[in-house]
Amino acid sequence: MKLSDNTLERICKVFGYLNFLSSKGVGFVSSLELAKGIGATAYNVRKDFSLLGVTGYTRRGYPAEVLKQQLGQRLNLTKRRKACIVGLGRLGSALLDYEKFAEDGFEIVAGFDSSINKIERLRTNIELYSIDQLTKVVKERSIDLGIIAVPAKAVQEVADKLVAAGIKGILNFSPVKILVAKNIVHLDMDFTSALRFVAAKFSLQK
Amino acid sequence: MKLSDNTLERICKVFGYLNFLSSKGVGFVSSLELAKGIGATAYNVRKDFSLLGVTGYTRRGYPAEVLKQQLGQRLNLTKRRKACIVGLGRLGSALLDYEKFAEDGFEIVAGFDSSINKIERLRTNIELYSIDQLTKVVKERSIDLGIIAVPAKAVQEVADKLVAAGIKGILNFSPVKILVAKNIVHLDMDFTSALRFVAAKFSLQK
DNA sequence: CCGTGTGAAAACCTTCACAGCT
DNA sequence: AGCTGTGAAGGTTTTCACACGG
Repeated sequence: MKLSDNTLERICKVFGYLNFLSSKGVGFVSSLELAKGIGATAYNVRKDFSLLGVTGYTRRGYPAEVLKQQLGQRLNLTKRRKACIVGLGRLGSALLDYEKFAEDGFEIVAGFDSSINKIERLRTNIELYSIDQLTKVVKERSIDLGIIAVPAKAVQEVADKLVAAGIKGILNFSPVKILVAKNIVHLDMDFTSALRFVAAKFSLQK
Repeated sequence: MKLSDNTLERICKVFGYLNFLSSKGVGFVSSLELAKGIGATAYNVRKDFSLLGVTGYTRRGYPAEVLKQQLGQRLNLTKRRKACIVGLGRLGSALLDYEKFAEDGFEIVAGFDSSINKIERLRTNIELYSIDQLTKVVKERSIDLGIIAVPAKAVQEVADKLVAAGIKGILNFSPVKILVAKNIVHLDMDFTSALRFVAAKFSLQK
């Protein structure tokens, strides 16, 4: 099954929104409500579901719990995934105990940093290692996902190490784009570019 | 001038890449190099420039410094912008001293939190306030941009306060989508959705 | 009646091809 | 020769319209 990035992104958001609705005990939900919840159109949501072969009920919408399961199954989101964080500066250590990851089936199982001092100072129940041990730990613990939060100059080296260790996906929080083999999924989350985008957009829109 | 979000996003990335090239003292840069630097195609970059009326030189490419200025001018990125951060938990306080913002012309001038204790404990040279003072401070200091890093249940309330105080753009780091008037530019950066996207994508792509 | 499911139309974006310049 | 600039082609995504079903 081939889905566009846009579709995938929307479905991921819908999944998150369903987690939220779950906690409120919602029974059925319409494509329009979902669309509002994620910032898309109802057409869009229905078309996405249609591509995935997920169906609802006329006049009532989609049963929230069942929908969540179906989407989770289609996108392999039911399986728990192990992730690690590389770079334990301010941002990296904030991510270390970002509770939302766990609620969503992502388990941060390791943190890496080049500074031993930093590792020793941090109090957490996640195991911390020197970056020299990255390859070994990622392999041994079969970690799927790598989260990069190191300074710009170290980013590419870290990405290479992660890939060599067999990581499958990377979330890159640095402002530098990484170069990896095409089969390694990666997403760059550059805060500065994002702020720039917001600033540029509002100054153009008048 | 109306630019698509895709174009705008690419140009913002190019701008960031030019900052990087600047530090290396690069003279001319080709559309292909820029494309590689941001993860796009050369056609794409050239078309974007064409839409902006930015031109280069045959056989040599674009003069890096001039290009940066031209793009900055077109997107109003030369002007320094004031921003504030609402929510000073782990993430918010990491963002408080994220140096990259400053390097790019964004000045974090204030931080807000509902907990007075937290404010008193933080050591920083950015002024910190109780969230009750948000409206007043944002107005008085003419802050353009708001960065939201509060817990999910407070997000919408904070967004509403920011908008009421006259903010123009919002960068939302919470996992909850915010609802604001159409003329307020906002971008949601949901870490969990991003991780989910990466995980889903690699498990589909085989 | 009201919301889904989906083929078809429209809008949008990217890629291509090639003319033009140095 | 080598890289830009851009109209046109090609491809993809979104929107629309409407049949269908409870």
